[in-house]
Amino acid sequence: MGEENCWEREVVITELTKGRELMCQLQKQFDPMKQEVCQYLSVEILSSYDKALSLLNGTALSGMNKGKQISNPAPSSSTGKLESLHLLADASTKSSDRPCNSRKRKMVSRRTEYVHARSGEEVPPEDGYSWRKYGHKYILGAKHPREYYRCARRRLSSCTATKMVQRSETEASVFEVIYGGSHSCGQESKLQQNGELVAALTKETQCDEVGRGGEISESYFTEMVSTPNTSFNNSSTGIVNSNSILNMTNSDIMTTPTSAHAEGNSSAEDLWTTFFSTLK
DNA sequence: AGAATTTGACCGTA
DNA sequence: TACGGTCAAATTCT
Repeated sequence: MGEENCWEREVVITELTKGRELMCQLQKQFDPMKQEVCQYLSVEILSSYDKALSLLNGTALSGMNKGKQISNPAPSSSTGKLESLHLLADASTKSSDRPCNSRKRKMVSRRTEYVHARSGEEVPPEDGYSWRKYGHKYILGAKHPREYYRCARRRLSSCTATKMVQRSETEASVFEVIYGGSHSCGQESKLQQNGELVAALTKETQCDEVGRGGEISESYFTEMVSTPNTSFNNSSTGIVNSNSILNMTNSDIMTTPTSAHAEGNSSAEDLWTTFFSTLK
């Protein structure tokens, strides 16, 4: 457990560091002519924050509320993506003697995310993994059907990751995505991969530095942002993601005032410094 | 033809 | 016994 906390802490610090670097890049890129770059950076920043927050939530949960489901944060239109951790009852003690491929309802730890659909679209934003739909059901009392997905690499590597997607009752543009199991297939979220690319690039160009060295090629970002769905065709498995990655709108992701780039730079930096000093 | 999706049935849990 | 998660055959897509 302690080891796991240590690992989670490292991931949190990594994600927050990445978010900070990306925010610095965003400040530099903020220019009406560079909207796509800003959009891409915003998605990455939010992704980092979400991961960090979910880990923090999970840590808090394991410390004080283990075995109980914490209440979901209400879907908010002011956030592109809200996330909470659910640790449903650990049923390993109840049913460990059953065959793993039975139809028995699996009681694995679950994580719920609330995601905003791109305006006008009927699907939640891509999470970067390859999923295969295996079921679709109308749930009692729900207006919208629930869709069941499992990892597209399940056959190849016995990956147990699943997810259920259901449109929010209250906000049509919000989807509740419940993740179950974990990716044992080695598949890495494409969003995460993109983030790592950016992290690698930004490593060379520390955000405090000024000048050409601190800029990431705009054409590179444009390509990343505008890459069509098929670019995620997995050559080894032949799997093609059906949804678009990075398909959030500016209104979805630019949820915090961008005035920070104009007037709040120093206070934002101070905030980060304070935050990191508390973590380390 | 093979992959992906749909959909009705099955079955475990509450 | 109803509900909901999963299976698998049928259908559609590429």
